[in-house]
Amino acid sequence: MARPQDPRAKIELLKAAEAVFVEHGLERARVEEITTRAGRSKGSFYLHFSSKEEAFRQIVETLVARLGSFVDEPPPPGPVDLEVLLRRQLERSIETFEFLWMNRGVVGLLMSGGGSAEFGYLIVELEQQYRQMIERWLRWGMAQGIYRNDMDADLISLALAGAYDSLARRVVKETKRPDLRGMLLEMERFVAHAVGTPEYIAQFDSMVNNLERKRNS
Amino acid sequence: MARPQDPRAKIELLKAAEAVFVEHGLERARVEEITTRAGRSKGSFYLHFSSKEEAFRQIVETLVARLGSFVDEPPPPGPVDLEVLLRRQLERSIETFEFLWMNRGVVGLLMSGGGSAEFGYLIVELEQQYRQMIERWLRWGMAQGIYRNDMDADLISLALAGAYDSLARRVVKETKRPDLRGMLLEMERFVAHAVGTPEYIAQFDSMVNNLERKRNS
DNA sequence: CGGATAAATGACTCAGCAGTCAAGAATGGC
DNA sequence: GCCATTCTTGACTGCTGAGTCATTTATCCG
Repeated sequence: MARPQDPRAKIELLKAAEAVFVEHGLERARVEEITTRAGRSKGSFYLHFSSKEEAFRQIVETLVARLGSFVDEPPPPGPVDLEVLLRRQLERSIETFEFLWMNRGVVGLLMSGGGSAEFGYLIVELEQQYRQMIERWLRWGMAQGIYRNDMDADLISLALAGAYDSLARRVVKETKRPDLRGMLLEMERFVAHAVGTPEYIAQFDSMVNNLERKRNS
Repeated sequence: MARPQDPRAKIELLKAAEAVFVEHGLERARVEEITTRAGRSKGSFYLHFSSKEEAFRQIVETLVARLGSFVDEPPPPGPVDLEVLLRRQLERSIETFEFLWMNRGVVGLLMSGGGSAEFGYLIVELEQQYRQMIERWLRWGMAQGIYRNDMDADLISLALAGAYDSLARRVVKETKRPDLRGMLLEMERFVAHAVGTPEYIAQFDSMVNNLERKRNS
């Protein structure tokens, strides 16, 4: 063997590719611009990816897979400490949005369809995953008696998923890191009122007070 | 003058263009496919549009303008008949979704970003318009004392707009016309619980009962 | 009917760009 | 130092498809 390949090559190409894809979208992105930005020749691109689309797929699939790992299932039915649960949910949603924020370039691209119809299914499936997770939480809360029982869980889960979706869209367009915790706490409040029984809503408010008291000490 | 131009030409081209754009998106759509479907020559396209993009713009701008006409402002502050208002809002939202349904091809295309970044701003602006309308309704309801006063109107309007947005996305993908009235009534219920005071929620439920009683007679 | 005028056609031009590959550069082993 | 080997390069090929325009076709009018 001779001339070992530059180990930074692929990483640098992926980084440059991400930037160019975010800037122009998949179709308009030119391979030559990617390689130029990575300080390499055009041919080097094809040493690591069989096509422009494959590079895109690698970037996007990695991201989507990691986003999928943020779904959080409801506990089995039965008595639970709601305050612990609320804190966990809030933290989990903050983590998720922090991740979205850190990857706002590609996420924004995907959310605005920059990845051509060929890859649109990835977001659609992801959104569906989140919607289904929300639906399971709803059914869980209805069974627990803390959520209203007269809801169409399918439709309401769609509405809630859409609410978070639009928040994600906004966050991802921001130039300065927004107050994610503040936003997401307000969203929890919104959800609690939208789907909770009057008793749960009262409990929710006191739990939030507790949470904030502990936090400020 | 001689040889008057075929008056159906432009209309047929637009119809064909719409179909091809919906099928492939703006970038992947081929002018020749459009003209073939319209049963005309490639050159005829350029007698009516200066470019592929212009045809797309005509289709999309018309649609977006008409969608913009569905925004409905809250009344001036003061006493109102909430039941009349509720009925009006429900009917207006049904009209809107009926329109989305009828134009589901292009709407779906736009919502999934098929119109390239160049035209994405049209949807973004439209969504913003709807969000702002919702925000004005929220502030109106808060001033009227029928909505909770502890809400971040900006954030909650974003959430509600997102909820309707995701419903629109679903409707537009459907193959059979869904029960729009049923869905939208459930959405009204969702909104009432999410943002209403306990008193308003109670009133809302009785108004809905009235509405449904009258409807079934 | 036949000349004038304007619409319609589709073969052609040309630019852009993905992907290739022969030539050249770098490295390891001896 | 020199050869074998593998990596790297970028000029080149080929294709796709937008937009053009000389030619053909249809209509009007005297």
